[in-house]
Amino acid sequence: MQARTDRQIQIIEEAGKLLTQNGVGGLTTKNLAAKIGFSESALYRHFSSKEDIIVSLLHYLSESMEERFSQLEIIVEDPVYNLEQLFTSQFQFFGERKHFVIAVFSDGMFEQSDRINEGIEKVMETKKKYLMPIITAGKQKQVFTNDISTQEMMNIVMGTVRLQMYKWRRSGFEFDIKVRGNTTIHSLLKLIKNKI
Amino acid sequence: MQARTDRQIQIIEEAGKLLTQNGVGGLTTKNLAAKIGFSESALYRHFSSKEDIIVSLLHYLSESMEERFSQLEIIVEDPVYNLEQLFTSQFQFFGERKHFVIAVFSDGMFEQSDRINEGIEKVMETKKKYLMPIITAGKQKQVFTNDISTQEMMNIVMGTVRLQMYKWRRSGFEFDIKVRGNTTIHSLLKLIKNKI
DNA sequence: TATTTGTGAGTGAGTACTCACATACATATT
DNA sequence: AATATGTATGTGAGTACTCACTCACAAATA
Repeated sequence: MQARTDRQIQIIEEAGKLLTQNGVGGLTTKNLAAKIGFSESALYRHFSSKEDIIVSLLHYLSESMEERFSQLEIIVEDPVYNLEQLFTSQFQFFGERKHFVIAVFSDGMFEQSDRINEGIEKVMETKKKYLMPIITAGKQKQVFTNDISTQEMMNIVMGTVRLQMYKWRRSGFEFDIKVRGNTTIHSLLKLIKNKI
Repeated sequence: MQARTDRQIQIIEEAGKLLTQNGVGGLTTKNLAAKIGFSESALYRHFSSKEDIIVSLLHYLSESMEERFSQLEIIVEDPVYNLEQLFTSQFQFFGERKHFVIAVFSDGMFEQSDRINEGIEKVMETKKKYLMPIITAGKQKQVFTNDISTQEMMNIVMGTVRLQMYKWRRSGFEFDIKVRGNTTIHSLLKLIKNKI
């Protein structure tokens, strides 16, 4: 957790909104300053560069997710419950912070910067970090099928949810991600749960 | 199928390479002209605008995919075979044309242009058009499970493959997408196939 | 008073795109 | 066979504009 001023957080939030609303091309120093309501040069009192703003945005996102996930109550005996919890928490998070959804899909946009790519990587890693043990435990307890590897199951679960989020954004956040996401999670569970 | 000159196709191909190698920011008229080996202004002898180049790229991609898919031999009785065929064909296609992978993920990059967004939509629709009947038939024939809806199964299959492609690109095309993709498809099949 | 936070006017570099003009080549006319 | 015309394809120099970023200076705050 880095110390961030209120102003910095405000800038990060507005940067996220610009990204989500207008894509990469929409995130310019001019637009961002206008959104905050001050001059372009004022931006540089709070961040040293535009790259710095994006990197901070991504770190802020990872940290916020981490914070949420770490508060989840994990019941070792109930992998199904844990998985539901994890994704409910995630859908809740992005439901409240739609303007950060784009960051999850922003790979390839800022190809040139290693720091940005690492930031994106970190967001994915955070999610993986909490999902992995749930799936491993579920397979060990034979609640989830052992027909496919942990890695494959991770891909299927993450890929499916990712596509769902992607479609949500494409629709202009028209539907309720918590409802639709919940349905998706249950479909996934039907497939990965061991038949008795 | 639109008539396209050799030069136009060359420009489209190079545009795809620039996109995949350097991201959206890398696709400039200057870079593109340099790749072809002629002047920037020459670009405008073949396309009316940069937007036009991107739109054409996306249409070209849809058409090429459509062409491949339409040649697939569909055996109504064997949904498993059909699904394997479809994705083998897709992995083959992108394996040979890595530089078009980015286009599949380029949503949100060119937020501003409706024509570009429609182009992206069309690429996804093309895939959906061939996948849907296979899944529907599979469920009807009770080869695939009826525990979850067709829509959900589509999401799971497409989302998983999509993530696989995404990771492939992130890795810098390090692994063989045909091999890894094949494994993924078989994991998916294990999950969606009805247990007997 | 010292520090933080803001500003207006600027910078050079880069953007997509245009324009007058040049060249090559096929076809039509003399 | 020689000449004229049309068309496709290229160029170099320039357009107006936007980009991220800087800096000397001012106001607010501690």
